[in-house]
Amino acid sequence: MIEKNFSDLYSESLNKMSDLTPKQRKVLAAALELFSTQGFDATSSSQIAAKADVALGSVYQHFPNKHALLAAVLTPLFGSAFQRSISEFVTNTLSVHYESLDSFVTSLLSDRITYINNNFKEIKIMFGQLLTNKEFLQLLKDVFNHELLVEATPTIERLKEEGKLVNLPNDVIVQFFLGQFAVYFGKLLMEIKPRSLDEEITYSSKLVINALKPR
Amino acid sequence: MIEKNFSDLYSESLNKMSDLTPKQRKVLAAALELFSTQGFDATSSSQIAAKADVALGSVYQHFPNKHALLAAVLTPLFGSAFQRSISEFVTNTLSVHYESLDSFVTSLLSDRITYINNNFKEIKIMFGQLLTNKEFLQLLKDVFNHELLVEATPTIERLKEEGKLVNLPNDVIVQFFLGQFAVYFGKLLMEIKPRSLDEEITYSSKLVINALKPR
Amino acid sequence: MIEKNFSDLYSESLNKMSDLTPKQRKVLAAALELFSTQGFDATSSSQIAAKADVALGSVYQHFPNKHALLAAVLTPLFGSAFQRSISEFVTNTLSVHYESLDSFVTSLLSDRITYINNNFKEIKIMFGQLLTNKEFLQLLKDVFNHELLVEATPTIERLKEEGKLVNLPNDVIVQFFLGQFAVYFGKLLMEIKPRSLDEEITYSSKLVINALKPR
Amino acid sequence: MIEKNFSDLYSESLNKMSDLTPKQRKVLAAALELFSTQGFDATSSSQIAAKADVALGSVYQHFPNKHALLAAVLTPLFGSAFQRSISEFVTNTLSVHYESLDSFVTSLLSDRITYINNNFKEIKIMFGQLLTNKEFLQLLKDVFNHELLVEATPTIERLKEEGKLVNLPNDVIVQFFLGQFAVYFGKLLMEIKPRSLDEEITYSSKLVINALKPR
DNA sequence: GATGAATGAGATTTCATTCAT
DNA sequence: AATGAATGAAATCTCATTCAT
Repeated sequence: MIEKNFSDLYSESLNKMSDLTPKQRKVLAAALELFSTQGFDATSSSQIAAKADVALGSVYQHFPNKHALLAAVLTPLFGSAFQRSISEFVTNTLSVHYESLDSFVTSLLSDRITYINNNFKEIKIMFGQLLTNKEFLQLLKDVFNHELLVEATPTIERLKEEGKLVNLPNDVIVQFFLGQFAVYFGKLLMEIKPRSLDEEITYSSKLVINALKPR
Repeated sequence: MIEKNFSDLYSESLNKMSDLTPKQRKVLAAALELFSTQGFDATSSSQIAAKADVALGSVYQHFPNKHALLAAVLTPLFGSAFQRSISEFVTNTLSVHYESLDSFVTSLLSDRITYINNNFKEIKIMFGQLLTNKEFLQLLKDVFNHELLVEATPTIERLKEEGKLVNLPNDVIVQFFLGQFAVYFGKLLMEIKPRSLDEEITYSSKLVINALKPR
Repeated sequence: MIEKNFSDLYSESLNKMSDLTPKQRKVLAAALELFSTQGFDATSSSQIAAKADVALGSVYQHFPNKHALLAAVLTPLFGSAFQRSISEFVTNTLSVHYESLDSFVTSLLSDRITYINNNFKEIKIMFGQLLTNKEFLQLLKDVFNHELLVEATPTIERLKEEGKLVNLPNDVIVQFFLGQFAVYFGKLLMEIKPRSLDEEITYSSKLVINALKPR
Repeated sequence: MIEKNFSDLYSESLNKMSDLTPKQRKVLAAALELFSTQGFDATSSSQIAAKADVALGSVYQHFPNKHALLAAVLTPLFGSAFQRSISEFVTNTLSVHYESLDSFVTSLLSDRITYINNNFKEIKIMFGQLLTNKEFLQLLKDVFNHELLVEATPTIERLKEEGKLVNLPNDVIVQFFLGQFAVYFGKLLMEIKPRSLDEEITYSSKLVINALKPR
């Protein structure tokens, strides 16, 4: 359970991210590595200190407790990378007037699969939290409803009107995309990656385009 | 980390499952509930004892340690339900000579989505383990490679030959299905379930059939 | 710590020794074995039950608790074997009018070394108790003072008067003998037994006779 | 049973002995006292903490577990005092060219009886372990064979050649000495100490010299 | 800021003993 | 008498967190 809510911890940690000493950066890196391989609960402060090659007390110098460290580790996910990149993506990529469904799907999959690739450890940690932490769940639901769905709706609607997109409920379509990301995440998790990133995107695009193209 | 390998624990627990006392069943039920809501690491033996309304020592009467309890809790998943049901499914459902892609897809989705529905707690626990436990990972990889892929291949090949299935690598097709299950699991996890099970299956089927039908 | 004093436990157990079922005998044998190899504290009731191939509850059927079991195991030492055999020994062997020091020493060493040989496990257990249990200590002190010393004194005095025994304090002489037994016990404990029992006695006798013969 | 072998624990603890905090020294002192009076198994971590006037967790701060604490407590025995003092003794005392058997025996007994006197608690603890711990047994056997026997042999042989020592096997002679130490240890254990240390040595010397002097 | 010894609450596990069958 | 599930007190050990240096 988290005592202080995650959002508060998160904004506090954002502020602190700027003035981190080299030791603190090593602590963060160690925490990221250990949380992602062992899980948050199974990782002890002393393990983090050892991996960071730092005294135990130093772990608590900038981060008041383990949950603050978790928040800091997930900051790139929710801060710079996740939320920001989503709205960036929505404006830069999603909102561009795609002529064809093909280019829309391919650029979307390409963008997100790259994102998953670059933030795999953080996503893994977040998933672990998602399973048991109601607050995280709500956070993600909000992102899904208010960011993803809302921002994606205009493009989806337009493509539907132009007859370029199958006529299914918007949330079904969005979730269908999420399913592709889940597949890719699952493959990274299972350490099955026989194909190149390009091939992954190509195959996935083919299936998605096929699925979404009206007959 | 797990000291004894899970497979051993699992087969031991299978034997014990048959002759469990009522108290031990209560322990198992409590563990299932708590592991699924709080996570394995975050659940203490005394919480389990309290929830099961049993003395602390009784938790350890039939299960030598917490990991054995985890194994016992996941027994229905790997035992009767998971592996058995998969091969049952493969023989009963998958291997039947489907005339059309439609019936193939619909019955498969219907079957697995029902399964996810009925075993949600267990799957959630297992998913949590999957993130940090190499052994579980290997277990699932084996199931994927030896059970799913191998058993599904003949049907997929036949449908391809008959021109009823898009010509993509078999593993890509299988993973595409898994993506649909991931979507459904994610919706349960997020507690988003605005539609009926039938509607879910209908929408999902439409997308999958569209995706897999050759043009 | 022992709640009830050992002497009481011991006399109670003596009574029970007569009407033991076969299972109880197996329990006693298992306890003897385990206490002597692992120590009393390090041996659990369930280990005893397992070794005796008996249900856990059966361990407590005749022996109200672990200490009673200890008392029962040591009964042959204090009961039939130890105290009785000592006074037997004293009357039969020690009190006989030995003509020479030689025959006195040899028969005494022979008798006691055989006794140590036959009761090694029990003696080992008793030693373990001796180190930490004041009551045992007192028991042995009493045996030493009242049995050994008192009973041995007449013979020792007589041999001294006859000029066959060195003129040292009686307790020093008795303790000197005990040192020989300690050596033999130590050799059994260390699992050094390159020589036959006869050789052991012969060498020991030579040294002792030499030591005790007046010059 | 000991998981890690004692020798490793011992060398690890030797390193740690140098930089111990005052609290840790109190822990060691408390452990020594309690192990020697109650036995290792019968002493709990919390008893040690209480006696050392230290928090329970502090017991485990420098000693990972109870066995490491046992090793640390016995360090003076095997380290500075035991092994070192034995070879010191052998070079300083034993190897000196004794003219007479008398001076040889007296200095040897005097040296070792003083040693037993000064390290009684530690020896008592070690003896307790000896009864049930194979590793300790081996350790002592090695000391007996490689240190004692080997180092004592030249002096014994010389005294034999010079006709100053009875012609019995070397190991028998060494063991005979050990028997005297056993007597003295036993007297300390039994809390029988009516005589002064000097008297003890005198009486013991008389017997030993008598025993070993050729006729 | 960095350190690491100290703390004590709490987690896991063990085990002697009881008791209903 | 025999069984073994159940109990709960207590043991060992862990670990987040504090704080003096």
